[in-house]
Amino acid sequence: MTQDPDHAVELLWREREREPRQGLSLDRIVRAAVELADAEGLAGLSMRKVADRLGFTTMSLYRHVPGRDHLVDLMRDAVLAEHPEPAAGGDWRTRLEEVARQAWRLRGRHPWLAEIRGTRHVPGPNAVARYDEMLGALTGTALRPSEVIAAAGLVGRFVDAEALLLVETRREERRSGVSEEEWWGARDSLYDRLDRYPALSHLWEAGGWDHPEDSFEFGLARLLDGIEALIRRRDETRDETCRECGTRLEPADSGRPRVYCSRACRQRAYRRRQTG
Amino acid sequence: MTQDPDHAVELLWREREREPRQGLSLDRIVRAAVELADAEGLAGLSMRKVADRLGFTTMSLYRHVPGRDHLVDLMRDAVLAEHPEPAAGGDWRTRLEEVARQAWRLRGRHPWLAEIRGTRHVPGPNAVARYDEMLGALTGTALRPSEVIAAAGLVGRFVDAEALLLVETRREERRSGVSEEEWWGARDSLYDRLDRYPALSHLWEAGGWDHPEDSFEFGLARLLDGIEALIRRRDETRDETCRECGTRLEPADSGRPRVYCSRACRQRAYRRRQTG
DNA sequence: CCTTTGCTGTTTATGCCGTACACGTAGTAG
DNA sequence: CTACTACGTGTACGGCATAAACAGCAAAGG
Repeated sequence: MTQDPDHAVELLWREREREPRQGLSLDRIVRAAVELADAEGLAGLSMRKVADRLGFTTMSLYRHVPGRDHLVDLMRDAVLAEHPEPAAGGDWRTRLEEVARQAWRLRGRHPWLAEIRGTRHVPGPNAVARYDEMLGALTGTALRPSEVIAAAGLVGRFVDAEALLLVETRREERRSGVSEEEWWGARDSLYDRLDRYPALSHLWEAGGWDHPEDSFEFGLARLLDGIEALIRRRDETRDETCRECGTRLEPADSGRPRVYCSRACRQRAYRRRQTG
Repeated sequence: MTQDPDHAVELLWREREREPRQGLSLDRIVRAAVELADAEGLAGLSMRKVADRLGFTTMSLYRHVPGRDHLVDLMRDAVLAEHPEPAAGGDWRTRLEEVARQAWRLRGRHPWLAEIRGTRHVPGPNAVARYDEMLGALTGTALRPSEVIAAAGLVGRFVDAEALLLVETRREERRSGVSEEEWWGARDSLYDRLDRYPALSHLWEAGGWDHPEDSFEFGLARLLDGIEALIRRRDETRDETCRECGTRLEPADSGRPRVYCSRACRQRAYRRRQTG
């Protein structure tokens, strides 16, 4: 019974019901779970602890939530509702950067977001909204549709990976009372053996580890640069690809340059202009 | 007792001893654990199962290995010994790309590598060798030392993130017998609600999901492009930064252009030329 | 009115997990 | 021979998710 994605869809997209005066409810469970995960991370989130926090037995939760996995899905969509600032206008780069930074900040507040694993999480309305914002930042560009999607996924995964790194170090630091720097500084028995690695030694002597780059800032800048390079390349050949689906255009028979690859694409574009 | 990093260093960097004719040994345990993790993933790796596979009791393992975490460290360094092809010559980009692809292929053979979490894993000799290769690909460039390190980390984390994605989908597909495509294709109850997300709908109608990009290839290309852009920028200002530590140079008093920012840096460079 | 039905929370139990601890046993150095 | 060490074992504890049967209660139907 742990596997009913359609049930998950219903829970995620359900209308918010009013809370009962007493007793459990889905929203109360989700809120308690979010608090717990904020404090102890996703690994520290257990059905027992959530139930304890609410003053009920463990199994009582299962009357409202199909299981732990679904609970995490619900938690995700709950916190993804925060900060609904509408995306500002501007060129694609500033917009995409802003969306990435918002995702980053959100993971600062709820680090467990980056710890969620698995590829079959049904998105709720807020997850889709965030995704749409990211896609929206890139849709105006010369990128092909599949490239827009790939780029959004790339940036999203980057943010998660960096956030994961950060939360892991932070939690370990809090747990052990030893900072990352102190811990690695005490690994003399390791450093004694690193002489015969040339690049490592060179960088060490050059002070490469003295003032490390901010890995989120550095990575984000490289990523945006990389996407920009592709967009520039696509811009150069923009007139040779279908404006709707991005496939390469056959050379036009007549003198007039073609814009769409097929009647279907032209009509799709036209219809959208009417409705949107 | 589970926390003794120096003990981990000793185990990882120990000389390989000859195997006993019978009974357990560290290497036998590590090999069995690798086989198990290859088949069932890191989550499916348990001390019980490793012991069963070897025909011993669970607790016998603890005579040779401090605990599960250390075992994983040992497994990592064991498989990182595979493929010791020396890095080929060439420009930085082809070298870095090749290192990334080797890491990618290795994670194809041992998907659990990407599942390892935590930031305080002591590297063994092979882990350091792989890291040194990646750093080495970038040391010839105009990047500053800290940027070389950041770029290597970025590429490394990218490979891990993509590998993690892949292994998660694959495992889920095998476990459930339903392919990712089929599973998402069956989520009609979800798609019914996605009309009011403009970018998403647009891309959907434009066929963006029909022929998706290969996310590893796409991401790697963008990343390399992004790093290339930075290198080009640094190349332009190469003569204005210290050749040793990369900080900006004060304008020279005399007419002759400066090369190093300080006597210390000049001496470091000189000494390295003598020894290396 | 009483009874039936369904919702909610509880109790108990199963099968995983890592590993602490006390115990045997066999080989070896003194 | 003895004491010591290395190695393997058995038992036990506390943690986890969750299946299954059960109890109370409120609304619905007769």
